[in-house]
Amino acid sequence: MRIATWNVNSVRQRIDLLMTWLKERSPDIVCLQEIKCVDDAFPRFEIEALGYNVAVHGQKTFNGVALLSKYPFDETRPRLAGGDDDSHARFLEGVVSMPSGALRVACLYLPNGNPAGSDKYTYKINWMKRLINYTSERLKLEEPLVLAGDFNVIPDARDARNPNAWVNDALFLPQTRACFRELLHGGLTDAVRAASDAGDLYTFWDYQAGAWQKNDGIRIDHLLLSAQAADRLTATGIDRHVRGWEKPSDHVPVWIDLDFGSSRRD
DNA sequence: ATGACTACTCCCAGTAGA
Repeated sequence: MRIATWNVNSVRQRIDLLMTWLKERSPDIVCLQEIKCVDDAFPRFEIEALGYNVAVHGQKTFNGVALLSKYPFDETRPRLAGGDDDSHARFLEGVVSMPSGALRVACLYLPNGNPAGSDKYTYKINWMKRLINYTSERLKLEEPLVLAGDFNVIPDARDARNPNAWVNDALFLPQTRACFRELLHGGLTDAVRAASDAGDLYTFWDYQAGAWQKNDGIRIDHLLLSAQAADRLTATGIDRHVRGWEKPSDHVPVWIDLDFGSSRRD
Protein backbone atom coordinates (compact mmCIF):
# COMPACT_ATOMS: atom_id res chain seq x y z
CA MET A 1 0.00 0.00 0.00
CA ARG A 2 1.68 3.18 -1.21
CA ILE A 3 0.32 6.49 0.13
CA ALA A 4 1.55 9.83 -1.22
CA THR A 5 1.01 13.55 -0.65
CA TRP A 6 1.67 16.39 -3.10
CA ASN A 7 0.88 20.08 -3.04
CA VAL A 8 0.40 20.58 -6.78
CA ASN A 9 -0.12 24.40 -6.74
CA SER A 10 -3.13 24.31 -9.14
CA VAL A 11 -4.25 20.91 -10.41
CA ARG A 12 -5.31 22.40 -13.75
CA GLN A 13 -1.81 23.82 -14.33
CA ARG A 14 -0.24 20.54 -13.18
CA ILE A 15 -2.48 17.87 -14.74
CA ASP A 16 0.12 16.67 -17.26
CA LEU A 17 2.82 16.36 -14.59
CA LEU A 18 0.35 14.71 -12.23
CA MET A 19 -0.54 12.07 -14.83
CA THR A 20 3.14 11.42 -15.57
CA TRP A 21 3.97 11.09 -11.90
CA LEU A 22 0.97 8.82 -11.13
CA LYS A 23 2.10 6.42 -13.86
CA GLU A 24 5.72 6.54 -12.68
CA ARG A 25 5.18 6.11 -8.92
CA SER A 26 1.82 4.26 -9.05
CA PRO A 27 0.62 5.22 -5.56
CA ASP A 28 -2.52 3.55 -4.22
CA ILE A 29 -3.76 6.61 -2.32
CA VAL A 30 -2.83 10.22 -3.08
CA CYS A 31 -3.50 13.37 -1.06
CA LEU A 32 -3.44 16.53 -3.18
CA GLN A 33 -3.35 20.10 -1.85
CA GLU A 34 -3.81 23.55 -3.38
CA ILE A 35 -5.89 22.24 -6.23
CA LYS A 36 -7.19 25.83 -6.57
CA CYS A 37 -10.48 24.97 -8.24
CA VAL A 38 -14.09 24.16 -7.49
CA ASP A 39 -15.15 20.50 -7.41
CA ASP A 40 -16.68 20.58 -10.91
CA ALA A 41 -13.43 21.91 -12.46
CA PHE A 42 -11.29 19.08 -11.06
CA PRO A 43 -9.89 16.87 -13.90
CA ARG A 44 -11.53 13.77 -12.49
CA PHE A 45 -12.12 11.76 -15.67
CA GLU A 46 -8.46 11.58 -16.69
CA ILE A 47 -7.52 10.42 -13.21
CA GLU A 48 -10.39 7.94 -12.98
CA ALA A 49 -9.15 6.45 -16.26
CA LEU A 50 -5.99 5.38 -14.37
CA GLY A 51 -8.17 3.40 -11.97
CA TYR A 52 -8.57 5.90 -9.14
CA ASN A 53 -11.64 6.77 -7.13
CA VAL A 54 -11.71 10.54 -6.67
CA ALA A 55 -12.98 12.69 -3.78
CA VAL A 56 -12.70 16.48 -4.03
CA HIS A 57 -13.15 19.29 -1.52
CA GLY A 58 -12.40 22.39 -3.52
CA GLN A 59 -13.15 26.10 -3.62
CA LYS A 60 -12.67 28.92 -6.07
CA THR A 61 -9.17 30.41 -6.51
CA PHE A 62 -7.44 29.22 -3.34
CA ASN A 63 -6.72 26.11 -1.24
CA GLY A 64 -8.66 22.96 -2.11
CA VAL A 65 -7.77 19.32 -1.38
CA ALA A 66 -8.49 15.99 -3.04
CA LEU A 67 -8.09 12.27 -2.36
CA LEU A 68 -7.35 9.67 -5.06
CA SER A 69 -7.62 5.98 -4.18
CA LYS A 70 -7.36 2.71 -6.06
CA TYR A 71 -9.45 1.27 -3.22
CA PRO A 72 -13.11 2.34 -3.05
CA PHE A 73 -13.92 4.82 -0.30
CA ASP A 74 -16.15 3.52 2.46
CA GLU A 75 -16.50 7.12 3.57
CA THR A 76 -15.18 10.61 2.80
CA ARG A 77 -15.67 13.63 5.00
CA PRO A 78 -14.60 17.23 4.25
CA ARG A 79 -13.68 19.91 6.82
CA LEU A 80 -11.84 19.72 10.13
CA ALA A 81 -14.08 19.76 13.21
CA GLY A 82 -14.25 22.86 15.38
CA GLY A 83 -14.30 25.57 12.72
CA ASP A 84 -17.85 26.76 12.22
CA ASP A 85 -16.69 30.02 10.63
CA ASP A 86 -13.82 28.43 8.64
CA SER A 87 -14.65 28.66 4.91
CA HIS A 88 -11.25 27.41 3.64
CA ALA A 89 -11.20 24.01 1.87
CA ARG A 90 -8.20 22.51 3.68
CA PHE A 91 -9.17 19.07 4.99
CA LEU A 92 -10.61 15.85 3.58
CA GLU A 93 -10.73 12.51 5.38
CA GLY A 94 -11.22 9.18 3.62
CA VAL A 95 -11.63 5.62 4.86
CA VAL A 96 -10.88 2.47 2.84
CA SER A 97 -11.07 -1.20 3.85
CA MET A 98 -8.04 -3.43 4.21
CA PRO A 99 -8.38 -7.15 5.00
CA SER A 100 -7.33 -6.29 8.56
CA GLY A 101 -9.88 -3.48 8.90
CA ALA A 102 -10.21 0.25 8.23
CA LEU A 103 -7.39 2.47 6.95
CA ARG A 104 -8.06 6.16 7.55
CA VAL A 105 -6.25 8.88 5.60
CA ALA A 106 -6.61 12.61 6.30
CA CYS A 107 -5.50 14.96 3.53
CA LEU A 108 -4.69 18.38 4.92
CA TYR A 109 -3.43 21.80 3.84
CA LEU A 110 -2.42 23.60 7.02
CA PRO A 111 -2.52 27.42 6.87
CA ASN A 112 0.72 29.23 6.04
CA GLY A 113 0.20 31.79 8.84
CA ASN A 114 2.44 34.60 7.60
CA PRO A 115 2.98 37.26 8.66
CA ALA A 116 3.69 36.29 12.26
CA GLY A 117 1.50 38.13 14.76
CA SER A 118 -1.33 38.66 12.28
CA ASP A 119 -4.86 37.24 12.17
CA LYS A 120 -3.47 34.71 9.71
CA TYR A 121 -1.06 33.42 12.35
CA THR A 122 -3.86 33.16 14.91
CA TYR A 123 -5.85 31.20 12.34
CA LYS A 124 -2.89 28.85 11.80
CA ILE A 125 -2.42 28.14 15.51
CA ASN A 126 -6.17 27.62 16.02
CA TRP A 127 -6.19 25.24 13.04
CA MET A 128 -3.31 23.27 14.57
CA LYS A 129 -5.21 23.01 17.87
CA ARG A 130 -8.24 21.70 15.97
CA LEU A 131 -5.96 19.15 14.26
CA ILE A 132 -4.60 18.05 17.66
CA ASN A 133 -8.18 17.55 18.90
CA TYR A 134 -9.15 15.63 15.75
CA THR A 135 -6.10 13.39 16.13
CA SER A 136 -6.72 12.60 19.80
CA GLU A 137 -10.29 11.56 18.90
CA ARG A 138 -9.22 9.38 15.97
CA LEU A 139 -6.35 7.72 17.86
CA LYS A 140 -8.93 6.31 20.28
CA LEU A 141 -10.07 4.07 17.42
CA GLU A 142 -6.66 2.31 17.50
CA GLU A 143 -6.66 2.00 13.69
CA PRO A 144 -4.06 2.65 11.02
CA LEU A 145 -4.31 6.44 10.55
CA VAL A 146 -2.25 8.61 8.20
CA LEU A 147 -2.25 12.43 8.36
CA ALA A 148 -0.73 13.51 5.05
CA GLY A 149 -0.31 16.90 3.52
CA ASP A 150 1.31 20.31 3.40
CA PHE A 151 1.70 21.13 7.10
CA ASN A 152 3.50 24.43 6.51
CA VAL A 153 5.73 23.50 9.45
CA ILE A 154 9.53 23.16 9.41
CA PRO A 155 9.84 20.78 12.38
CA ASP A 156 13.54 21.25 13.07
CA ALA A 157 16.60 23.24 11.97
CA ARG A 158 17.87 20.25 9.98
CA ASP A 159 14.68 20.49 7.88
CA ALA A 160 15.90 23.72 6.25
CA ARG A 161 19.02 24.40 4.20
CA ASN A 162 19.22 27.89 5.75
CA PRO A 163 17.37 27.71 9.08
CA ASN A 164 18.45 31.24 10.04
CA ALA A 165 16.39 32.62 7.15
CA TRP A 166 13.21 31.17 8.72
CA VAL A 167 13.50 32.13 12.41
CA ASN A 168 10.83 34.84 12.18
CA ASP A 169 8.64 32.94 9.75
CA ALA A 170 5.29 31.39 10.67
CA LEU A 171 6.57 28.02 9.38
CA PHE A 172 9.38 27.87 11.94
CA LEU A 173 8.35 29.99 14.95
CA PRO A 174 8.70 28.29 18.35
CA GLN A 175 4.91 28.29 18.86
CA THR A 176 4.38 26.62 15.48
CA ARG A 177 6.96 23.93 16.22
CA ALA A 178 5.55 23.44 19.72
CA CYS A 179 2.09 22.73 18.25
CA PHE A 180 3.64 20.26 15.81
CA ARG A 181 5.49 18.51 18.66
CA GLU A 182 2.25 18.37 20.65
CA LEU A 183 0.61 16.69 17.66
CA LEU A 184 3.42 14.09 17.50
CA HIS A 185 3.45 13.56 21.27
CA GLY A 186 -0.21 12.61 21.07
CA GLY A 187 1.01 9.43 19.40
CA LEU A 188 2.02 10.04 15.76
CA THR A 189 5.24 9.11 13.98
CA ASP A 190 6.82 11.36 11.33
CA ALA A 191 7.37 8.69 8.64
CA VAL A 192 10.32 10.29 6.84
CA ARG A 193 12.10 10.94 10.16
CA ALA A 194 11.43 7.38 11.30
CA ALA A 195 13.43 6.23 8.28
CA SER A 196 16.29 8.77 8.24
CA ASP A 197 18.09 11.38 10.35
CA ALA A 198 19.60 13.00 7.27
CA GLY A 199 19.42 16.67 6.38
CA ASP A 200 18.60 17.57 2.78
CA LEU A 201 15.20 15.82 2.89
CA TYR A 202 13.45 18.86 1.47
CA THR A 203 9.98 18.92 -0.09
CA PHE A 204 9.66 22.60 -1.09
CA TRP A 205 11.89 25.02 -2.98
CA ASP A 206 10.66 28.57 -3.63
CA TYR A 207 10.23 29.65 -7.23
CA GLN A 208 12.23 32.80 -6.45
CA ALA A 209 15.92 33.61 -6.25
CA GLY A 210 17.14 30.31 -7.70
CA ALA A 211 16.13 28.36 -4.58
CA TRP A 212 16.00 25.05 -6.50
CA GLN A 213 19.35 25.57 -8.19
CA LYS A 214 20.94 26.39 -4.81
CA ASN A 215 19.06 23.56 -3.06
CA ASP A 216 17.67 26.20 -0.68
CA GLY A 217 14.80 23.93 0.39
CA ILE A 218 12.65 23.14 3.41
CA ARG A 219 10.79 20.02 4.60
CA ILE A 220 7.15 20.97 5.21
CA ASP A 221 5.14 18.14 3.56
CA HIS A 222 4.69 15.28 5.99
CA LEU A 223 3.04 11.90 6.56
CA LEU A 224 2.27 11.29 10.24
CA LEU A 225 1.31 7.76 11.32
CA SER A 226 -0.63 6.21 14.19
CA ALA A 227 1.09 3.26 15.89
CA GLN A 228 -1.02 0.82 13.87
CA ALA A 229 0.23 2.47 10.65
CA ALA A 230 3.83 3.01 11.80
CA ASP A 231 4.17 -0.70 12.60
CA ARG A 232 3.52 -1.42 8.92
CA LEU A 233 5.99 1.15 7.49
CA THR A 234 8.46 -0.43 5.06
CA ALA A 235 9.69 2.49 2.91
CA THR A 236 9.56 6.27 2.45
CA GLY A 237 10.52 8.51 -0.46
CA ILE A 238 10.68 12.09 -1.66
CA ASP A 239 10.36 12.50 -5.43
CA ARG A 240 12.62 15.55 -5.66
CA HIS A 241 13.35 14.96 -9.35
CA VAL A 242 9.82 16.19 -10.05
CA ARG A 243 10.97 19.70 -9.01
CA GLY A 244 13.28 19.66 -12.05
CA TRP A 245 10.50 18.96 -14.54
CA GLU A 246 9.12 21.60 -16.90
CA LYS A 247 6.55 23.89 -15.20
CA PRO A 248 6.85 22.24 -11.77
CA SER A 249 4.96 22.82 -8.55
CA ASP A 250 7.12 24.42 -5.85
CA HIS A 251 6.42 21.26 -3.75
CA VAL A 252 7.33 17.66 -4.64
CA PRO A 253 5.53 14.37 -3.84
CA VAL A 254 6.34 12.48 -0.65
CA TRP A 255 5.29 8.83 -0.22
CA ILE A 256 5.33 5.84 2.12
CA ASP A 257 4.78 2.11 1.76
CA LEU A 258 2.71 0.29 4.38
CA ASP A 259 2.60 -3.51 4.55
CA PHE A 260 -0.95 -4.80 4.95
CA GLY A 261 0.00 -8.34 4.05
CA SER A 262 -2.05 -8.85 0.91
CA SER A 263 -1.86 -5.84 -1.41
CA ARG A 264 0.29 -5.79 -4.51
CA ARG A 265 3.41 -4.14 -3.05
CA ASP A 266 3.55 -6.01 0.28
C1' DA B 1 17.14 44.88 -1.55
C1' DT B 2 10.03 47.62 -0.81
C1' DG B 3 13.41 42.27 -5.01
C1' DA B 4 13.31 37.77 -7.11
C1' DC B 5 8.52 33.65 -9.34
C1' DT B 6 3.96 31.51 -10.20
C1' DA B 7 -1.06 31.34 -10.26
C1' DC B 8 -5.34 33.26 -9.59
C1' DT B 9 -8.97 36.73 -11.03
C1' DC B 10 -15.63 39.88 -13.48
C1' DC B 11 -8.83 40.87 -18.11
C1' DC B 12 -5.20 42.80 -15.46
C1' DA B 13 -3.16 45.15 -11.26
C1' DG B 14 -3.73 43.22 -6.85
C1' DT B 15 -3.55 39.23 -3.72
C1' DA B 16 -1.54 34.99 -2.02
C1' DG B 17 1.76 31.78 -1.45
C1' DA B 18 6.11 30.22 1.87
